[in-house]
Amino acid sequence: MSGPLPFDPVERASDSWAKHYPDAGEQVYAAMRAVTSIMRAQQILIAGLDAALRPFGLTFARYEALVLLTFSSTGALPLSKIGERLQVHATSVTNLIDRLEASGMVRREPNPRDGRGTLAVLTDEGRRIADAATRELHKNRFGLEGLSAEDLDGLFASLRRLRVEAGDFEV
Amino acid sequence: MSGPLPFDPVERASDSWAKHYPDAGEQVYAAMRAVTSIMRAQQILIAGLDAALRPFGLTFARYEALVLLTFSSTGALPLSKIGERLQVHATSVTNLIDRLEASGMVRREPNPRDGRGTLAVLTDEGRRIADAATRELHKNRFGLEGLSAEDLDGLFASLRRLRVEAGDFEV
DNA sequence: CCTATATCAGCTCTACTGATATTT
DNA sequence: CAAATATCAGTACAGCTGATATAG
Repeated sequence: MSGPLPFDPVERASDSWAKHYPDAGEQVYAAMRAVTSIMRAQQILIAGLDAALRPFGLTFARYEALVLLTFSSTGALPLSKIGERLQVHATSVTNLIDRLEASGMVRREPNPRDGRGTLAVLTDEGRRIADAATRELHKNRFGLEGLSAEDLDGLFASLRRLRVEAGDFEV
Repeated sequence: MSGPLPFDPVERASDSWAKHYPDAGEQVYAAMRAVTSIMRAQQILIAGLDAALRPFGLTFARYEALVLLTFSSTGALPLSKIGERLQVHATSVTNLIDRLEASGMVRREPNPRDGRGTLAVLTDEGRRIADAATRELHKNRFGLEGLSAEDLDGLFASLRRLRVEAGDFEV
């Protein structure tokens, strides 16, 4: 593919924005830089994470669900709880658990406390793979090894405000 | 769907991480918080942007390509240049331009300077829609109206380092 | 001859809508 | 009965691989 550009494409776009929309204001240009940076960062990170997880038969989305199960005391969670914690739709949870079940990392069981519900239950194989995958992702800090502690904490703090405003959780 | 959680799911996950991987180190937990925050932020933002752009017959990806065209002096760019600037694969550019062409916002022309190449040429309708869509997105600063100037600049600066490390461009 | 441009077929994955059976 | 849980069918989209035709 083509090599690195000799300039920052986000900065270049910001300059064009200021030229074509001179009345928008600096806050709008700053927001444009931030939103395009977040989009590109997500793309870079997901590509790296999915590549690292492929040998384990996982994607990052499946890995997140699997790890959530390893963190529960019984290794089992209702599908509804998984969707709530990972902030994904019920249909997406069904899809994620379908795939984890197909690869033998999870099995479904009826929820004994709620006849409507289903539990995703971690298998021994699932726990083994989750641990191995986690050790692998720790090696380069999920793809963020190049960032300082200040960068990481700043990202978390700023994006936390965004998540609060979006209604993910209450302060 | 279900309402807001009474706690921050990212913070909760970070606590679980520290408990189950006590030897990983604070930098790893900070990276985990940052990476999951970026993933969730991207999901929140893209949902808001796509919803705002739907009335214009655009997705954010198509909008980015369209705006890039409005910023070029002639309203036309080789497809290769579009892919380079937006950091997307050649096949994705073909797909984006296919859709913009189908909705009459862009037309294809052979590149007079390179017989191998194709130009995406902005139509009058495309320029009109791009401007209207931009005015709409400016209203809430692309979904980031809740963040301060410091938040926005910090996000850009930190994620810029990530993009440099990924080889997007050279410093 | 090798490289670059663009397209095409085909695949994976996530996200979403709308409908449905079951249970609380 | 109304609400919650989970599933299913179907759609849209982005991202990628591998192959191909054309031209520099």
